[in-house]
Amino acid sequence: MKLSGRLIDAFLALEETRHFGLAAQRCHVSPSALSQSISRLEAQLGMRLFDRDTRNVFLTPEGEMFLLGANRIAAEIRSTLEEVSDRLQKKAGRVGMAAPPSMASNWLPERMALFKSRFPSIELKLYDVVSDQCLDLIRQGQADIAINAQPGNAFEVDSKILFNEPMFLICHSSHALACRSWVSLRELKKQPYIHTIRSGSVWQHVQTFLGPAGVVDTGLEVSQLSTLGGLVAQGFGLSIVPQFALALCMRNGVAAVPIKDKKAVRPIYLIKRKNHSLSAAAQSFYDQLMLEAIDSKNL
Amino acid sequence: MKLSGRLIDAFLALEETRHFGLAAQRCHVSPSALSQSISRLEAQLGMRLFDRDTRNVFLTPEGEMFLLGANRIAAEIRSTLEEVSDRLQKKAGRVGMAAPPSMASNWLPERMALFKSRFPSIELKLYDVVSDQCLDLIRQGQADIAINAQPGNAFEVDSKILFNEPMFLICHSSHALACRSWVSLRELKKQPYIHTIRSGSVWQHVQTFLGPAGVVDTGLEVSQLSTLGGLVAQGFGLSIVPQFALALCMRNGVAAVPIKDKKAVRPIYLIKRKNHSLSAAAQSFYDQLMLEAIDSKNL
DNA sequence: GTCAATTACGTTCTCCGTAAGGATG
DNA sequence: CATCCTTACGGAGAACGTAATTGAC
Repeated sequence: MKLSGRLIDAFLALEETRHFGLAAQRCHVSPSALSQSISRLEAQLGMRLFDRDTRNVFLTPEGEMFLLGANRIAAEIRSTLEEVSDRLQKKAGRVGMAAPPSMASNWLPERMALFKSRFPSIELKLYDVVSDQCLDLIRQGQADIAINAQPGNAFEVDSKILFNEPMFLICHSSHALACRSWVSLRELKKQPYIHTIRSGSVWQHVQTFLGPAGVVDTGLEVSQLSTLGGLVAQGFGLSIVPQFALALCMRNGVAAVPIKDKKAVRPIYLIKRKNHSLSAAAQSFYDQLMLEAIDSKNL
Repeated sequence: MKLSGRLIDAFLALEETRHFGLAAQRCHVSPSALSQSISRLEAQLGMRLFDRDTRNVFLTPEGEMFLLGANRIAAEIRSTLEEVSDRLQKKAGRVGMAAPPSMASNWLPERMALFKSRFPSIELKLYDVVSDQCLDLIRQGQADIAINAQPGNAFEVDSKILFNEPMFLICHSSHALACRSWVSLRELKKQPYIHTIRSGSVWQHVQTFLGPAGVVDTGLEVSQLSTLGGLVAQGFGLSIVPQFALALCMRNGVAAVPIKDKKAVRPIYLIKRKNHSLSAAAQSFYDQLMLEAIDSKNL
């Protein structure tokens, strides 16, 4: 037993107009087609829905009962189709983003604001979690897209480089390098270095180019960038942090200097779940970010 | 944009099984057909609902959203189809009956009880109103069927004779005719007669055969049969009432005697609205009553 | 290499429109 | 007799199945 939306529409049109000609017009079919549709509907339900002759059309008691159900069905179809339409027109939707605190506090909000101005009705959700958790949220499907310095497992997630984030030296403002407009890695030789934790994304990238610099290990290893700022301000040593993490450790007594070295960058990835489509809303945000990345490369 | 029940079913089947082969089996179609159905659905909605390759099938974010709507639609279709089915199997429904007090109190309840035993779930509604109102309720569609001594306007209602109700003489129990097993109309000559109101159905039928009897008018004209009983019991005179009205005026001091005369009957009609189908439930009760009428004629 | 989804293609069936038929007022 | 619902019939398009193709593991 099959109930198509067409038949429901035909029924409701005839119920409202009580006239085959008008109802057919409303359904954009011929009176004959509408008559056949009503007949089919009645045959499938096994009951007569309309009492009709050439002059009058009105519902049978069964028709009145069916009217209630038909209205409910039509209402659900309408509302579902509207939801679909809203999604397509990006009037509705939700984008779940995951990003480490550095990107979540400095870089991402500007892009979110732009997106929000383009699609005001789309809900934006931001998970500011540490690097590894960003990837977990993507794998679990809780976040649609992630911004991360680690690309993650290529079998599980899909990562594209957005840009290379330059690294900065931070040191006490009274330090000899503090007033320089840039420093090279070699200039850090024998300087007391404060490490970030080995499990953090910063440590992993800094390792790739810090070796030749020949810094001195202070034995300090912090997990929070704000702690790093505090230690540097008190003269415990210096450290290297990515550009967008600067704001988290800057304070009175701390100076930041760009590091001039091709290796002193870390790639920032735009990440989504592999083999999973993004929602229309998430895809839009994804496209916006990728477009910006391409544009900036061309400049 | 058309959403057929078939497509909803295909979507839900695939969502539950997450396997084209199994879902196709559940829908009684080939895997190919199901694949095409899903593709059509996606094309019509303008969004991809499933991420799939040859090994995995799962919902996209849009698919999850659509799932909610699809479930609502499917639920409404199911419940509506169940209501239809219940009606067809006479597990549900309602019969509105109109009958004058005499039929509503004596004859009809037995038939209602039989019907109720056959279809316990059908709701029976009885309007015990005077003859004219019975016809009004039918015309207005408030009652499905009526039992009435008047057939009503043949252009508005459809009346069929159920049976002929015999008329009875009622007189004081000390009256000479009281102990007879039957009386003829001629024996009422010069007897003091108490009339029922001229607008009532009883009066109208009694008039058709009372003329030749030559009764004496007492000047009394009552509207309630119980009043008639009271007057007869007090010896004010005698009267003629239909069989099923007897119970309403019988009491101590009142005797009833059948009248032996072909004309001393009144037809009882089974009435429904003209050009209007009865509900399945009402039709069943209608059929039951008509069948009984035909059976009793054949005996 | 195997299993599963998809595509290609021919068939069947549904659905619609035109036109004739029939009922009602 | 005029209106309007219905039936008859033919054609267009949808939907399905079989079989070949593609893709993933």
